[in-house]
Amino acid sequence: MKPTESELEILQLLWEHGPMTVRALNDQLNKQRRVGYTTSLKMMQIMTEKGLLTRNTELRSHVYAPALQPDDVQSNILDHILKTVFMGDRSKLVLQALGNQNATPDELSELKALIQKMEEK
Amino acid sequence: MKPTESELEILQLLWEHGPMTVRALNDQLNKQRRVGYTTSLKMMQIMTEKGLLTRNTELRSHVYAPALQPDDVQSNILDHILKTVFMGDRSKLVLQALGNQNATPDELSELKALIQKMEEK
DNA sequence: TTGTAATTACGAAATTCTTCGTATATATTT
DNA sequence: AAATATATACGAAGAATTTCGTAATTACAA
Repeated sequence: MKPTESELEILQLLWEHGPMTVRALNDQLNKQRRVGYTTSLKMMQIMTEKGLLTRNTELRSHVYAPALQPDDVQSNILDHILKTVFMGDRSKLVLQALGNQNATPDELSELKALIQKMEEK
Repeated sequence: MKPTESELEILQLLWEHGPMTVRALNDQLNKQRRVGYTTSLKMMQIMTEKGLLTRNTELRSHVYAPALQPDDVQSNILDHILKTVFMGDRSKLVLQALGNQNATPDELSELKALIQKMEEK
């Protein structure tokens, strides 16, 4: 599933701070930009319908949690970007992501190790 | 500049095949999905207004070219993803990009070569 | 108990993005 | 020259996303 821009904003806050009520999330969101309470509410209701969030309705103030792990969403989005922005050129993507320079020796050896592992499969 | 999904489709074709008329681009686009001619025309006009494309109007059939290099757009989009999807964790992004199991052996050796080069600096 | 505050539900306005129809102009063909 | 084909311009419909107002409900406080 492909979350929209606003949906990502909400997912990110939930990933970072854990499950929250609409009130709490709206407060967080308003640290970044001005958003009405019912806007956040509606978004989270829609996201729940879409299966992006789950909610606990035992208490009067429902508590929402992400239905997906960051890894899954990240992976999907990267795959999409790879196709639509990098024409499938993964090395290009990685190179761009590394910023062409500021990778530490540690990061580099970590990457080498990872590639080693992948080659073994 | 944040190109939309459709705008990226067009940019990608122009990057790949070089400057084109609306007709030519629309033909290319229709290899991927069904799109009306005036739809492509309108998109390209809008993109020109936005500064995403330039066009040469000397001939009756205007010739459109990307106003931005792939690198610039790719870099912007990755930065955006980095913030909104990876919470600023660049190594996470790189690892995910590599960890998406569908990396081919060719890609892997290319990356190894890449890392080699970076280590030499 | 009565009024105030907080919450959910829901419809719909507002905005942005995508698609296309129609009008007009310019070239090409017969 | 007239008919046909191809181009741009432009408005606006259609679709997806985002925003919010209002009503109904439930808790809380005076």
